[in-house]
Amino acid sequence: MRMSDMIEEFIKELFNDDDYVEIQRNDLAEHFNCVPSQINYVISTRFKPSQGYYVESKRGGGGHISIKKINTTKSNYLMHTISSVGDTITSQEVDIFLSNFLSYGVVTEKEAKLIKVATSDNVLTVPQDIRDKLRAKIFKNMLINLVED
Amino acid sequence: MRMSDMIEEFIKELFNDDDYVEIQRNDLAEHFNCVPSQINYVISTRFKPSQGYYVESKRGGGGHISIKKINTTKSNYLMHTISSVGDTITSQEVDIFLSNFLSYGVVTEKEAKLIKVATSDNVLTVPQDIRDKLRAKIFKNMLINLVED
DNA sequence: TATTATAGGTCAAAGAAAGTCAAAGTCAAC
DNA sequence: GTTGACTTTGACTTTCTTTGACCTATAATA
Repeated sequence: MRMSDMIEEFIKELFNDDDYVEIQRNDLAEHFNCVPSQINYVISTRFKPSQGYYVESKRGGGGHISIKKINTTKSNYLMHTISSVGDTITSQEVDIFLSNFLSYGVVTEKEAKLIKVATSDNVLTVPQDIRDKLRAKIFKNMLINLVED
Repeated sequence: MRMSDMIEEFIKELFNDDDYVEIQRNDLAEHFNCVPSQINYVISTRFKPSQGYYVESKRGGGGHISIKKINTTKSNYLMHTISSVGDTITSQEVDIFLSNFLSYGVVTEKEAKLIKVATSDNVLTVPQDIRDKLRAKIFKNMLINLVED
């Protein structure tokens, strides 16, 4: 078995019901008798956002690498919404989406407000015929931004 | 846990409902068994204005360091920006604002991203002559939304 | 007023992690 | 056997923290 696979497995076991782990790069490298950068390799190939993980780190004394499992159902939900929205959308439809998002906890209230504002009729002062198109664009792009995080 | 983190935590506990504390640098250093300048390090990295603190000190006999929580100038800062933005704004100008907001900690990275997306040229596919106007509207309205909180 | 003791301030060096990148190695598929 | 994708390794870089020598300001006191 490849060393990378063992390290990957080891880290995944660390999660152990939790959705968050913190590791020390050098310690882990020592544990596996490999160079520290091997840990970076494992993380960058096995713990990518596209694989459902969010990674942060801090250097210097007491530094560490933290890995968080991201809520994939949330991302899926948003992705699903994005692909279900067509070329146009009304303000009322946006409202319905947002209230669903809120009740499913996939966006925060602040985020919902920001989206509502950026897509409201008051703000989108352009001719009717392009307004709903523009709104759909803004809406979908903002949602894409909330995915994976 | 890093010594700096412990000192930071200790100081934050000192606040205890209040918005003002006074510490003795040498005493605190002795308490944590570290060099006095360590205290300066903690203060300069963890109690910056951008993190909502205002620090003053006095040397000599009876000297001290006082730290005050400043009631986030965040809203003021945003309000000021809103009123300084005219009827139009370019995407580059928005970027500059956002990077300032981030460095002053008045918006989170997520919020900044949402604003950036909603005001980007890619998304605002309307004729040039109204684009910058629309962008200004969206930008200012989103900021208004971040005020008060 | 001049001196001394008592604070706190500054800055750079040393230390402690983690990050990057490219060269070298492995191995399966063709 | 060559190719190409994936892995391993290590030299070098960047970031954050700790430490200590030296500096400055204020108060107390002679």
